[in-house]
Amino acid sequence: MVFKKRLDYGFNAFSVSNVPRAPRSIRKRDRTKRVVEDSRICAFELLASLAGKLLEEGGSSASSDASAGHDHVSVGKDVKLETRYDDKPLKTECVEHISCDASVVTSDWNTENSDSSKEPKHSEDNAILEPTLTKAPPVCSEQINEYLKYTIQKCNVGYGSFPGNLDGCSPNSGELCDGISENGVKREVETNNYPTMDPLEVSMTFPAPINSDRDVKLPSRSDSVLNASFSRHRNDIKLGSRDDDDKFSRFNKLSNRFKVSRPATCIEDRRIRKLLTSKYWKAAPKLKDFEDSQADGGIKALHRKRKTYYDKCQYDTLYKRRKFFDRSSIVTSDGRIGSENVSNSPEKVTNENENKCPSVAMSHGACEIASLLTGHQASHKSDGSHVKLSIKSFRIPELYIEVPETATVGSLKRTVMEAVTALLGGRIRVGVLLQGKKVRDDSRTLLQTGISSKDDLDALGFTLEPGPVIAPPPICSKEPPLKLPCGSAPQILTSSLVVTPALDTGIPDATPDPPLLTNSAKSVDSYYEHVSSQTDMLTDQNLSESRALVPVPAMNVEALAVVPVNQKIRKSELAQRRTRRPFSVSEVEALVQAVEELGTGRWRDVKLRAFENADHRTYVDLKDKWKTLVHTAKISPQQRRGEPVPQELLDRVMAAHAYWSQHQTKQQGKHHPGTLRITDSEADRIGVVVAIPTITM
DNA sequence: GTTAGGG
DNA sequence: CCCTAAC
Repeated sequence: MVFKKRLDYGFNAFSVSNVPRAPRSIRKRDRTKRVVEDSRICAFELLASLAGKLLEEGGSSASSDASAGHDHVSVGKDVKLETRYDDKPLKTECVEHISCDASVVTSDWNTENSDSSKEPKHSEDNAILEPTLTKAPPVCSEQINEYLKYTIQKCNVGYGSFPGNLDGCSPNSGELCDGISENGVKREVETNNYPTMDPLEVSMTFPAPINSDRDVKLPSRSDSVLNASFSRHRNDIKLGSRDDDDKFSRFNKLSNRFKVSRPATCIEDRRIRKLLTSKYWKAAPKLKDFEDSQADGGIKALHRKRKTYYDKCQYDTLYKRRKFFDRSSIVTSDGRIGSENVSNSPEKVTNENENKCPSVAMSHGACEIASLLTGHQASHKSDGSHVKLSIKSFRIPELYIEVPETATVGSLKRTVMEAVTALLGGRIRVGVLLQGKKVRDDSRTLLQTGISSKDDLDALGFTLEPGPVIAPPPICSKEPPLKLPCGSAPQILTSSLVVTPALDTGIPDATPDPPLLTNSAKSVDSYYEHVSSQTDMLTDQNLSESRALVPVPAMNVEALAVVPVNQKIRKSELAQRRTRRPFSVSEVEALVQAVEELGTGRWRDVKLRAFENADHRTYVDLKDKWKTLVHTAKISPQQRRGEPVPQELLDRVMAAHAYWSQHQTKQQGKHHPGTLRITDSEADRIGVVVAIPTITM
């Protein structure tokens, strides 16, 4: 049972569009993969069975089958991953904890506590639902922890083949406790003392880690991240199996390597193809590829200076995200999730709480998040009639990650980071689930909504959803950056997205290894990039020209801050995309004139002749413009967009196109402008080899 | 570095 | 506009 829950909680909430997916073939191969897919459904059962086995076995984690029927995960590999990732302990943990916690918690509850009410939903949802928040489970016994661990492992295996770290899991148990009681929360906080934790992280961490006991090892951040993602994602993420280089490379290319396992297979495939296509992959198939890919994925920065790919990725990501969300929402309703933990003190909830969200100035969504955070604080401090919530985790969409065994830990970290980043990259908003149903009316008070300190907050869950496009505030460059000191965390956190923190923790850690990115400093950059990328996206969508102006949601910013490293690369690359500068009629005329004279195979000459002073018009641009002009001339005026091009020019375009199509560009000498005429060109076509001279008249 | 095309 | 393959 427990296990299942875990799965559910996994970050389903995020729909990371980016979840990279390994090629299907690969997936099949990897047991983890298999597990993931199949196991989702059965995950709970499997988990339960596994848990039972584990209990019986006592500790060997190794081969528990995550999915009874489906797959079994080979713990070994997964484990390996975990260990590898361990590099960074603390932060990752947070993430992991979160993810793990959530699931774990739930499971725990269910099983031990037998809270059918809360858990059931999860279990069904299992995999996916977004249990954004885990409730605080009442029990946090060591046993549970063990269970959790097992489950986690199993889950991981099954699902993503993640190796979930036991630790991470264990934390969960702690989380459960936390979630359950305020004390628990406190604990988390205390436990969270991890050195690095950012406020956000801390908040995230809450749930899990702490515990006791667990001491355990803090999984390296990266690990945690991975685990978290895995667990959350239902295991979409597949770590470890490294299959073919090619495949890897593909993944990388996928841009994101992340895939949302469910939803977007098709899309993902496409992406993957593209990614795969990229040179990079070809060049460095294996580990290198992987890394590169990550880099690429992040942005392809390395290879492509431009962000094109990056953008695409993001778009994809967004797209995917949306899908996830959609799903998740659905799921939610069904199963629900909830994971929020609520430790609620019995007080009444009122709008006030919402209002409290202090600082949230951002978007509405942001506010919600903040409130959540505040909830934590509140729980600690407690207020009279406030609903105290402790959010252990947010669900995020599944992240599907495949990494070759030969991949380096650093690459894995990067990959995870990218996935997370991708998720965060988009605008995120928090969704509130009550009894598995989305609470859409933001104006209602908590009491009105049925959320009161007296009530069972178990039914309350939070999800991260793709936010509507909000008018983003102008990018503030560096402000957001980031990371808050642990102590201050709460307040700061409030302002920042909850999710982010978790991500941050995970990400940064993950990234470090890779040479590509470095640290915090970069984080800022990455942040920027991120923003820019987003902006680009926005611009593209909106057709706005200037990127610089592109606003970025505060949330994003924060999130970005969190995600630093990979992003950086992206940004640089992304940022590069040139702003769109539609050709003016005069430019079109100059182009037409030049082409009439020079033909269509001498773009450099065209450039020199007609656009020598237009630095922003490259010969490639001119070639492309000609291409579009020809197309425009062929379509009906109704189908044309943008500034209308005089028909006269279009006629000339057609004439020149026809003419030059019949003649090799070579010969042309110079034509006097205007000399070329349709009739002439047509006449030429007929077969007569008309030399330029003829045209010239 | 250019061209030519696909995306 | 971007990205690539071919030259």
